[in-house]
Amino acid sequence: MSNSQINLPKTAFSMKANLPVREPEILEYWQKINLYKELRNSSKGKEKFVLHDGPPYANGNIHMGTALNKILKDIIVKFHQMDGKDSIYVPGWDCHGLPIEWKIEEQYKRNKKNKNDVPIVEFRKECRLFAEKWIEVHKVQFKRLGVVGDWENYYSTMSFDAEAQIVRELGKFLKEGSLYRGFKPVLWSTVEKTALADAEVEYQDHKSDTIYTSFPVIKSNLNDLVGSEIIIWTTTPWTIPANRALAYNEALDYVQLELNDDGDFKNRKIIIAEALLESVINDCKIKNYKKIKTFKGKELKGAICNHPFLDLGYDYDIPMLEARFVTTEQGTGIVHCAPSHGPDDFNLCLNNGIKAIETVDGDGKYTKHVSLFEGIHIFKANPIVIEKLKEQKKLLSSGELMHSYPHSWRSKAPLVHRATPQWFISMESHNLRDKALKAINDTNFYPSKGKERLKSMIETRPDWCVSRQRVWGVPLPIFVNKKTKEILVDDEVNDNIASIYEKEGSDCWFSDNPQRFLGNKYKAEDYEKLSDIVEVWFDSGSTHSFVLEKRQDLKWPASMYLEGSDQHRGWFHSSLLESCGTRGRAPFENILSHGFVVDGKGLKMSKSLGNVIAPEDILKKYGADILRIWVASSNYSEDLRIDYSILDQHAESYRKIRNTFRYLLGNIKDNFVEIDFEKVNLNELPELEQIMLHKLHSLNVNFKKYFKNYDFHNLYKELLNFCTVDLSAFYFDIRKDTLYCDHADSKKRKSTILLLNIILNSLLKWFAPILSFTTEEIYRLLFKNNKSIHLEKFLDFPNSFSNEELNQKWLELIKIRNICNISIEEKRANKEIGSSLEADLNIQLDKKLEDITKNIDFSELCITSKAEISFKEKLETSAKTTKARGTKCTLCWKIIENACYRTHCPKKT
RNA sequence: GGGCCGGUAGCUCAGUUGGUUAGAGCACACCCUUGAUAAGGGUGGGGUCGAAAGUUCGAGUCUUUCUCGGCCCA
Repeated sequence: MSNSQINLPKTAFSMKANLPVREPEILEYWQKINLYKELRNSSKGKEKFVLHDGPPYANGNIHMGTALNKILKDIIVKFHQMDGKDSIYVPGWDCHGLPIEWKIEEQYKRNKKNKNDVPIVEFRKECRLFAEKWIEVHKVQFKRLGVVGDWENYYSTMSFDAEAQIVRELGKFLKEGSLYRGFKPVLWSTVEKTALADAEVEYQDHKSDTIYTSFPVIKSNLNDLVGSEIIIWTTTPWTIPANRALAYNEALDYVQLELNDDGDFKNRKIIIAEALLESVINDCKIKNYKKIKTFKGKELKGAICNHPFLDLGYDYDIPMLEARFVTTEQGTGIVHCAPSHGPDDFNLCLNNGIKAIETVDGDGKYTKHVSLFEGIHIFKANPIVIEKLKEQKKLLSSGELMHSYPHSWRSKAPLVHRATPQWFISMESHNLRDKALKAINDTNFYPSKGKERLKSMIETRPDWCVSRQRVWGVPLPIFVNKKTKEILVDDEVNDNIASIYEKEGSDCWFSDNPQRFLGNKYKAEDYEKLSDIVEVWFDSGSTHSFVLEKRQDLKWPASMYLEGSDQHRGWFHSSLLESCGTRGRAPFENILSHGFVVDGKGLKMSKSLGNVIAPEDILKKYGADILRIWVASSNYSEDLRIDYSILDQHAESYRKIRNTFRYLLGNIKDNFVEIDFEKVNLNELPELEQIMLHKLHSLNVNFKKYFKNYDFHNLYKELLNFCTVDLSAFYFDIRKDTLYCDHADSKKRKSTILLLNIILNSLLKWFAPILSFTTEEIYRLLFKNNKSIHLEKFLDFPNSFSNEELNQKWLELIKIRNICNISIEEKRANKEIGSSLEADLNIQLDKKLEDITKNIDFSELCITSKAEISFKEKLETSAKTTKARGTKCTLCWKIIENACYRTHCPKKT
């Protein structure tokens, strides 16, 4: 019997996907038709959905995290587009900053070139070229993922208009008065007279002077402590004159001792951590002492001490502050804090209202703020400090220590933490903190836990330091009056600087005569021009102003910001502060944050573990659609696991989906007919088709619900289950008989074809945002005149498709079907039958089920040759299978005793 | 070290305000099919819900401690 008499599926849609080859062809096609432009034209005037791109740093190849981020953005943008919006995505890049500067310096190092011999402007040009190069690389890599956006008109933080706008934004803070000059310790080389970044620091052994010195307690909740002395240990005696506080840890136990050795400390009481008692005793060579009492660290709360140099004029209070960074590794368990000379000290003091001041100048000499020591170089000060402490009878012990200490990689000189002039945006002066907290409340967070995370950071963060002592960035547009030390605040000057940058970029700040920026109103010789640059978080925090606000095609605020959860402290944070400071509200309506990509075991990817997977490897082996499935199917609110076995499984699912499409296409012979849902006459359809319409309708309800919550992993799972459970193993399997064997004119077959068209259309659209390439491949096969699946909208299913009563009935029928399958399987295991078509079913049902099974052919439902039902009262459903009697119809393969019912069946003739 | 978040079958995920024997798909095993064929169908096995203790008539779900992992901070 030839197959010519039956209708077998036929399609040009191949089973093998070959995505690594096919996808680049589709990319070329999108390029050719200019898909982005087509999208914009097709949705002109529609409500806008603007997903504002958090700019990746233009440096190095993309990794899994970046790929995840971009694909997730693309999926969301495509969903909104197909949902009927004008959904716009403009990619951008973050370009300024130390990592690029450092890369260029590395090149210099390799070529034995000295950075200091190169003019700043020249150096900055190299940084710019470097960033430009990586933007181009990223562009290709992002496009390959299937991400659709305005790649031709991307934004960057180093474009001239961006640099100009950043100046204008700073001008707003300057004018308002919330931008102020303060001091903050940075790693400083007194030889090069410059700040150093962490990356420029080399750790080498260094011999330091060490001292144990004492701070008399003058106030304490524990009365017994007053009159005792807090002992601290330090390797930088020269910072003692800058001491403003002492730090303790409330979790530690402390001990009060009375010393009885002869000498300065005879009969004096000291306080140290109990855990360090032995080490202090040894170090200070204490022989006779008495333990008076021990107490908890929290008892030190609120205590006040005197400075050891009290009698030399250091007559301010030294508060004791609680700090977690205090440990029992070394020292005494109480740490001396000089806010001008250590980051921990600085932060702790800042949080307690003690600001850093300029205690040491750029050359390393004490300033006038340090009485007794003004003009002395800090590296020569240790012996003097030790001498004075001894003189004041505050020196318990002194010595030397070899330890690892930071040095400049260039000059090899030892470094110090030195409070330098910095520019801050106040969190309080103009209620920035309150504004930001309110803005957080007005924002939706996906997942919701992001809200608390951002909120708690804003609640506790100190003022925002926006200055950096580097060269690759937007120069801080500030002039300070040489005589009055007042900051020049004048819109005209600020506008002038901005418009100059707009035309030629900000390099000129470093090369041109300052008079050019000041205009005619002020004299350059009266002002000091700052040489700091703006910290890069201010750059990226301002993107909303030069992208969303400036571009006609976008809108402000953005509909959504979407980044990794680390950006709660990064871009979400800086954008929020910048925008609240300048515009009083957040630049976003929604925030979506995703977790980090980890390996199959949940460990972070690292070279040393050898568990790194690059997007490039996945694209080569599987293709972008598989990677997109991985994104869609993973729960982004937690960390996302990936390894090759996980990808293999998604590739399997992809095959299932692809074959579902292939079955649909094959049976309609690649001839798609658009069905007008309103005109479908439900009553004329068999119940099986009606129930499938109901399933489509209810799936669409869930689809919309999931999409609304950006709950893609459940959405994808539901789509996949529909393909496997409802289509492949149910509808398709049952309807094979009709599709292959019924006459083309038969009503039943036509109904099936109608359904296949509807299902195909539905699946294409549901899957399009995720399987961007595969759905396009199918779309182009079906439509010669339409341009792209991505220009389509989601379908609307009429409520008439929904039929809950029928659904309930069919849930029962499927239960019966499952019982039949078990019965068939028993006979199959016995080798009595093979194919289900060899089975004859005898189904016994409770009488209550008579109604719902009245018009049901169980031989069709269970794909057997015969099925009979009998009813009894109070009966549990059961089925008995026997081997069907008769001969196999050569056409429909059913085993039938008399003749096949099909009119064209050869047995009939 | 601190703050926050998380740990349910081999994998990706469900699991409502505490309430029957913890579910789905995939993977796996076995069988069938050879008219979706490097496809398709059926059946089945598989879980101390990270660990322990507690609250409760009852805990995957609430509390505490521990452990492992991630992010941020130090």
